[in-house]
Amino acid sequence: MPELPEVERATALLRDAIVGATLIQAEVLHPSLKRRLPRGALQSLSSTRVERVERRGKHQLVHLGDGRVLHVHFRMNGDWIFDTDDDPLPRFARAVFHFSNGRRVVLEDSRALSTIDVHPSGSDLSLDLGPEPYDSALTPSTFLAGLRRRRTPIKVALLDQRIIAGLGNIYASEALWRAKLSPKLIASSLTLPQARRLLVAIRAVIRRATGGRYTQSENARLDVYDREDALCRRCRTPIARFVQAGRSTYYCPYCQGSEKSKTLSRRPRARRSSGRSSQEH
DNA sequence: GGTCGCCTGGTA
DNA sequence: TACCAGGCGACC
Repeated sequence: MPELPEVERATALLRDAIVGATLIQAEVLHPSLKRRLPRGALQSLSSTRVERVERRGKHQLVHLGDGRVLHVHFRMNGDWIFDTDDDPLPRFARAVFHFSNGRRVVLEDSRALSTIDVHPSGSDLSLDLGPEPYDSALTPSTFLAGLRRRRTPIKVALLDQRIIAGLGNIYASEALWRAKLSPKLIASSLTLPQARRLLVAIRAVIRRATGGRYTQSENARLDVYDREDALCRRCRTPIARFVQAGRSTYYCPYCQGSEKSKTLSRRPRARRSSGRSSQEH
């Protein structure tokens, strides 16, 4: 459940469940996590109190009373299950945390790609992340400045967490569709109006998904992702799929522009009308 | 820059 | 049985 809105939700639930509680015992069940977390490190977590829980991009940081930080990343499939010791373990339980308040927090992850690390007290957690989508310091011009340095297609640049933290493969396609920009556009060739449009679209896509998982819930309906050959909701052109940097990209070949003139880092042609003008933060 | 590996499950 | 998958770091 990996994009920002889902991680935000998971972090909030985690915060509610464990802040102020003491970690009684931590165990990891999957070999890849055991490789990552030596037994001593795990045992040393016992009896530590949870001071606060923080999200940065798609990372979750659990700050412990002794200054150490439990650092969790869900990658593709991770999620928290909140239950108690009386419950049977979920099928794909990969790590289990028992707390003094009776809560049990289980990392469930069918693909077992999630990571957990323990950072020593005082270590600097430079996660190398760009601004959050709603960061007020992120403006069309700072966004554009970030893009200017990148010669990759814009879709690939959007997945780079150093430009904006939290966007993933689904919302990158969704935001580009909403902004009517070709995923093949070279990032450094965007104009300021295009960057503005894209930023508005990113925020709209994130906000629409907030609180809901995008595989469900009406407000999180997807417009292009996983809709190959289905008709574009704007212009009824079949949605196309292709691969960029090893990941599927979905887009409307018609209303997301003719790639040719724009991808060869030439000046884009006159803009289409941007259609939408909802408030942004 | 692009590709691969990490892991395993769901689906065609 | 083969392919695909919401991420990301290591590698060329």
